[in-house]
Parts: sequence; C-alpha cells; structure tokens
Amino acid sequence: MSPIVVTPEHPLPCEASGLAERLRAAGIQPTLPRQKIAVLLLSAQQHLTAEQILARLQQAGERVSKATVYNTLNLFAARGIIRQLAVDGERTWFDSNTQPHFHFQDVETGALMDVSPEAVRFAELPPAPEGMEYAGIELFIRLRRV
Amino acid sequence: MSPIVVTPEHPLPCEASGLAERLRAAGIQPTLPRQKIAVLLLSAQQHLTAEQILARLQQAGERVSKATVYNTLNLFAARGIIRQLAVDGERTWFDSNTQPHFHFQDVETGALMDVSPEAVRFAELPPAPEGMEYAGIELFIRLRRV
DNA sequence: ATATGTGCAAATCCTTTGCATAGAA
DNA sequence: TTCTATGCAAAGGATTTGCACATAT
Repeated sequence: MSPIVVTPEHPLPCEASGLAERLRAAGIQPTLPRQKIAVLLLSAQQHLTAEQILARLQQAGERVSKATVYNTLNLFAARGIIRQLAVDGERTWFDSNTQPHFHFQDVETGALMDVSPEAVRFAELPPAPEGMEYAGIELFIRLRRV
Repeated sequence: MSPIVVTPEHPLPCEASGLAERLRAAGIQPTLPRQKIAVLLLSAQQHLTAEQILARLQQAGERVSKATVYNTLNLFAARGIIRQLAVDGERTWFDSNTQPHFHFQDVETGALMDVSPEAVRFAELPPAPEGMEYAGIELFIRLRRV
C-alpha cells in the first residue's frame, strides 16, 4: 500500500456542496466567513496554516479578518471537523482529514504528507499506565532527501 | 529516575561529574551558565521547557538570563546532547534523553513520559517516497484518565 | 429582539536578536 | 589580545482578546 501524497496545490472550488449542512451537523452556524474557510480547507485532503488560509482568502478577494480565521479554525477543530497538528512548534497546522492516519514530514521544507493508517501496523504497543487509557496515537515519520 | 529538586537549601551540585567533559566532547565551551543548565537538565531523564529551566535556576539563586537559557538549549540540541520536542505547539520541550524512544502524553496536563523503544514494535511501516529516506520516527501516545 | 459572529487593533506568550559588557583562550 | 558568551531590553512571529459593529435566527 503506497502512502497518500497530498499536494497543497488545489483550485478553490466555487461551490460547497453540502458544506453548510456539514457545518450545521457539527453544531456550527454556517456563516459566510465560515463557509468560505470550509470550502478552502475541507474541499481537499490537505494541511494548511491559519496564515495560509488567510492569504488564500485575501488572494481570492475575500475580506475575512485574521481573528475570524483563527476563531473559525479553532471552532472547527473543537467540533471535530478538522484536526490540529503540532508538528514543529512554529505554527499550528490544520488537517482537513479527520480519519485516523499518520504523517510524513520533510525535515527540510516542513511539508506534510498523509500516511494511510493501513500502511502502519504495530506489532507491539506499551500498555497505558494505571488509571489511564489511550486517547490517540500521533506518528510523524521525518524524511530527508537521499 | 527522579528529577533533581533544586531549592535554596539544596543548591545545584557544584560539580557535575563529567558534565564539563561531555560538553567539551560535543564541541561546547563549558562555561558556567552552560554547566548550570547542563546539571539541571542532564542529570536526570526528564522533559523541561526553557521557562521551567529558567525558573529553577532562579529558585536556586543562579543569575542566568533568559537569552542564555534559550541560546544554550538551542546549542545543546544542535550539538545533539539534548533533543527538542514539538509536542503541542505551545512551547518547546527539551528532552535529556537522546536515545531513540517514544512518548506518552497526558492530554489533560500535557505531561510527558518516556516510552522505551523496546515497548514499541512496528509490523509494518510505509516505504519512504521516491528520493527520500527515513530521518526519524516521532511517536506520541496521548493518554486520558479512565 | 436577542444571541451570535466579525473586524480591528492592541495585548499576550514564547522565542530570537542587537548590542554593549564580561569572560575564556 | 582576540574570540566567544552573557545580559538586558527590545523586536518578532503566531495566536488571542476586548470591544463596538454587523449578522443570524
């Protein structure tokens, strides 16, 4: 099974079929700024930072404030429709893929690529300490150029 | 292995057996501030933030500036005698254990615990993409209270 | 109407930087 | 001496916050 490679290159889809519903289903008022952000981030499997999203909105001529971008991304993450990744401590990445999966990271560029969950199998994992249980597994495979 | 406790009554050990040598071996001038930081961080297997280290130094009555703490930790990491961890994007953790290993993290407190490399065995890992090779594997197992 | 979002600028947090002084070789 | 490290305060970047205005139900 080969890893899923997600490139950040993608056109901005002009319509969001069902995105508003999807927001509502998650308990999120589908306001205009939120829908614009949802279209941008959720229409492809990708990893974007808040600043990237802001830049793309502005490039597309949309007037959305930085505060709203951050508020919206945090809200989306809290409601489980996107995932936050702490990859390098520099900035937060927002992942449109909420299915269980892992990541490759290019140590040079910082670029992220999805690794499908089927591509990783654990033969052994440590038991959770007393009184604790697994809440999730974060796996980053760092890559360098040969 | 418990972390060392530093109080005014229990000042830092004034001599760290071999620590100065260890710094020199890594190509680091063992100046006083660096030795103080090395004693604090390297004398036990632990995870500390820059601010925690600064606070402990000040508690112990040492006069070391924030800039020096950061400079020193970055230098140590660059020279491979400690490891930097990007766990949550809030702050950088410095790990005194440079051996290959993994981590548990309490999702509530953010606290980190080492997971020995023997406790994790992979039955399958994805091949590195064309022209890339593995540079390291970062595994965080998030834990919640039962 | 009434609750909820949005935009702007200022504030905050962590970390780095510039530069004059102190320390090491 | 000559190079390198330290301390301080100021700068920087990412993210959050306060608050007046706009929008949604």
